[in-house]
Amino acid sequence: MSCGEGAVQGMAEMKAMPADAYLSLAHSYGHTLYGALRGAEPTRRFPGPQAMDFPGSSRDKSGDSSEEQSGEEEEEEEERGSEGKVPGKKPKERRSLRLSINARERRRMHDLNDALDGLRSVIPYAHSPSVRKLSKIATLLLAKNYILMQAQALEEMRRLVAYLNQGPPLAPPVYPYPGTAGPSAQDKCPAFPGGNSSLCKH
DNA sequence: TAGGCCATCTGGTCCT
DNA sequence: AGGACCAGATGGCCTA
Repeated sequence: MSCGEGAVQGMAEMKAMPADAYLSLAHSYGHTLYGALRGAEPTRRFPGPQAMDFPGSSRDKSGDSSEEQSGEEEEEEEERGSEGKVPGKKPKERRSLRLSINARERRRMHDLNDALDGLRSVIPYAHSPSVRKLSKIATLLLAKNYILMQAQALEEMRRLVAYLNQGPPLAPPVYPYPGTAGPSAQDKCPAFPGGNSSLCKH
């Protein structure tokens, strides 16, 4: 699948990044982010529980609706001896077992997506109705680098406090973000306080 | 039209 | 046995 390749490549690139490269996503995942920040959030099909509970949902058109599978297919399935994991069960029992497994899995994935939404909500990027939400992989990579950036900022703050308390012996703090002269330079883009305005093209 | 992203289904594996 | 987790497969939608 080509779907994962980009992610893997992105991951590899992210690993090689310095800790202050939170915003270097603009390079590794730039096109994704740019696309995300430019385009409006499309109305993604999200059948919700009715995908399983109500066979008429949009998802069912793809033909993979478990509920709509005809009795014929069930019989064929039985003849083929598929789903051999539960050989002692009648086709209908197997079917209903499968459906409940599918529903659980669907619920699990929805929970995962809810968690990702929660993560998105605390990552500083453009939260506006006209901005498409971050992809899953971009969310994770951005979150990781945001954490690293915050840790670095915290460390720098500690150094600053120590410097102010103890005087000259310590070297003056260095701002961790290349190209920024300090807090005053960080207001270029409110969505990305790191100062890299390349992600602020919205 | 190709590629990216996604939701869903499915079978396998591990754990309780 | 049943549930959770995972990865592969599939097909739909959207954008460049």
